[in-house]
Amino acid sequence: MSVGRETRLSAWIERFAAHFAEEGIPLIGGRILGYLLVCQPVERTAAELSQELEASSGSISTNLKYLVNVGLVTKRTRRGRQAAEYRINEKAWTDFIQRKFDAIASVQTLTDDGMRLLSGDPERSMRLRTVDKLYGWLSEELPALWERRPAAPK
Amino acid sequence: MSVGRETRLSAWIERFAAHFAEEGIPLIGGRILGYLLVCQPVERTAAELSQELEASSGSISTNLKYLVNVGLVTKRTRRGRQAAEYRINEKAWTDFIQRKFDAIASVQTLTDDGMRLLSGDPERSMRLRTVDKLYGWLSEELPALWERRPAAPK
DNA sequence: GATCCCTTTCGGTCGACACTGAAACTATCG
DNA sequence: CGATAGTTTCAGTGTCGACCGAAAGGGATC
Repeated sequence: MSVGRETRLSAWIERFAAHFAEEGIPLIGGRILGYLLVCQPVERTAAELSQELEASSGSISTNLKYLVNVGLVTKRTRRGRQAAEYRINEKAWTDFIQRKFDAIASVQTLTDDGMRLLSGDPERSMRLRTVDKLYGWLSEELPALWERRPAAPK
Repeated sequence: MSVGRETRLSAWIERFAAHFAEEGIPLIGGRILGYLLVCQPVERTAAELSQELEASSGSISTNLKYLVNVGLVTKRTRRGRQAAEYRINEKAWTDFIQRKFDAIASVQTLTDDGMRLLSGDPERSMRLRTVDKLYGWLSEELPALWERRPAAPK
């Protein structure tokens, strides 16, 4: 007997969360992301997420705040509804990746400063130069690559 | 009265270590990296690093092991010398970055699996599709970009 | 204004991990 | 085969952060 689609989806959500946990996103935050990517209907309240993901209301609140803050999740309040509704903001995923690229490219300022401190000592700055060159190249190419990214569909 | 070059270099090392601490590398590991990038002479023993960075021998040992393991530092032993000498392996920095790229591209397999689970339900898979497309593009472009990376000198 | 429902805040617990320093281990030299 | 110099292992400590659940906070309806 085969397992149902929903069961497999929740296993998928767990894998999804595990991946982002390695990148420093709290497990529950990752679960929220994965869940909001595939749930039907697309909008959920904090209470529903708490029940569905078996996490405390506090954890859900903290993580939603974080996710809304970085833009990956959107909060919507409606008149006549006490509960706010949350949904994935899949278009913000590009910003999420861009921040990663920026983090990589930002090392270049660091290596650059180091090179300045060692100026006039070519012998000693050889090692740093190799690293600086690499990051210099990256901080040229990554933004250029990013320009060519495909437009998100409406 | 201006501060000496060595003083400014140790401040730089601290900034360097702080950056990589945000990426999950232990502070002492980052200090070792920064220090080995600019020290003169280029090779140091564990004992010297311990003294210079004011870290316990245990921490130095653990972190050197880790850094040697990921290839960023090279260990050299010599006959007639009881102390091993460590030096930066600046050429391995490319692998270090490539691992980051691989981590990003690997999400594509995840989103892909998710898409398969939702196959036959285009309505529901819309959100995931947007993310999947983005990672699909990245896992095409990042390796291609990497091919064009400048060769390390010597 | 009172009640209800949902969300956020907050104190507390738990586990993970960086770090330390001493003890065990290894290799070199006399 | 000591003696010595250096490195690694390991148990213990402290810190940090994720998570929980209860209490406080804030709207909405009556």
